[in-house]
Amino acid sequence: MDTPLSVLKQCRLFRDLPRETLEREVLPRGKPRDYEKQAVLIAPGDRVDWFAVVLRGKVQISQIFSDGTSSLMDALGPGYTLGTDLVCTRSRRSPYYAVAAGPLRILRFPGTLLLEPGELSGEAREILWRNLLTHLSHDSLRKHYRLAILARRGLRDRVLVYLTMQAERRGTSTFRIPFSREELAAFLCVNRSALSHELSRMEQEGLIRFRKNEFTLLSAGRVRSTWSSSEP
Amino acid sequence: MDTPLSVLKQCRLFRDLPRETLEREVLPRGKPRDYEKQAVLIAPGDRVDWFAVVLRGKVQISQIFSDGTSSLMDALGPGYTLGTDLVCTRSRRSPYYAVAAGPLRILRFPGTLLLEPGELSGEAREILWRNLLTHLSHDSLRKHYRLAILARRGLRDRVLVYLTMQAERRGTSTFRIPFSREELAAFLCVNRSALSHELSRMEQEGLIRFRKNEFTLLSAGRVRSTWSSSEP
DNA sequence: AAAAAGATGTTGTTTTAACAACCTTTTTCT
DNA sequence: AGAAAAAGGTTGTTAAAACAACATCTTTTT
Repeated sequence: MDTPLSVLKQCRLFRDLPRETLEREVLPRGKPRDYEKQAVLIAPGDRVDWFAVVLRGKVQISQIFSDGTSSLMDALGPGYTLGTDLVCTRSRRSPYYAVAAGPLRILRFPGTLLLEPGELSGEAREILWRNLLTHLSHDSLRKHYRLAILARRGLRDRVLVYLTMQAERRGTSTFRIPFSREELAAFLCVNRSALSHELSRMEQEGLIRFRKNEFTLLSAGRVRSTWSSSEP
Repeated sequence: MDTPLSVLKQCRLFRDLPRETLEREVLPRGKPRDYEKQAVLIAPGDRVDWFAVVLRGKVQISQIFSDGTSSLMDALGPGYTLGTDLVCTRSRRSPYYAVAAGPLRILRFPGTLLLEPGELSGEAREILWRNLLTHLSHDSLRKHYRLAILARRGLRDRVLVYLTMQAERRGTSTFRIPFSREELAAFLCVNRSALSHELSRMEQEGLIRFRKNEFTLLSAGRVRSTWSSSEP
């Protein structure tokens, strides 16, 4: 079920495009590319004139600082798009790294497909245009959510905001998160062992339950309702 | 020099639109609105189907948490636009507050002006479309920068990243920041007095100089070059 | 100009989370 | 299956930042 076409149909960016357009005007312009674990797709300073859809594997967006520390900004699985933000800024250099988290396969398109309206037939263009808008603004909201997490001072608060967010997103209070402990720590910008410690304490206090990366939120009452989403 | 038209011409969203279009098709659709200090323009949960350009004053974007603490996300001065991200997500509820930081005047447009392509004549539509794309992606990058700040663990690091960023943006090592100490502390998500303390120490160590909100960066050598921008 | 309000800087104390070191469990590889 | 490696949890120590309380300087108001 993970043929390029089926992934594209799932993909927010190409949503509502008639299958015909997808097959005839979009797919042919995408070049599949494979990367090994740790391969660098985008480095800070790069000018990026392409975007891509993840077909298989995972891409990590991260920031690396002068002192060698780094921070995980995002993780993009199959169906997610990569580089659309950079293409749309036009000749702005990337502030981040994009690295393959493991064996990776993407479908890579020329940036002009988004920017040059002449490239697609009239109606498809309108649809793609709208999709791109919602896509970018959703991306912006995702960042807003992450900001809301990092804005919290306490470690426990960060964890709680994150888990609540996830629970709301999925619609269940039991869910698996897409991060290992180390990755979660990087995402929340906290120390890994401190995170483990805090999680244990929260379990003891009856706030949450967890095994590996499956979490259950037990604080039934106090769910905040500003979070909600429907990513692919 | 701050007539509505002159502000619109400065505004990234309407850049490159012929003055004629601006005067005949855009301006008439904008309704001026005035707000008093502390007035709430957008509250969390609101559905927003309009956007606006700030004509005079300042709008603060902030997040308020269940425990009463809040965090300043952004500050929008004259020429900045407000609500475009929310309009483009379409019927997604706002996750943030937008509050007048003082006496405020904005020009408010219906959201359809962005979303319904029929509303403008052909060429103007293309231009507006491109502007909107770059606008949204720049917004996304702005958030990315803020994330890069909050991802830093130490207080000094945050200050340094912020100041370096500003210096790069303006192109000088001496510049005024748009925040009071308290606002800056809120923006960096740190304690105000701790911030003051750190700033003093940094001045003693010869890293920076400052008076009120005019800062000079003295660490000549090590400027990172991933930051750059050109907001209005 | 005096008074009040507001913003900024200073100091000492307390809380918090980073860090290091180590142990246990799970996964991967041959 | 057994060894090796990776991931996750635990503990105590240390460093950093929050916090509170106060002092000083600025701006606004009357």
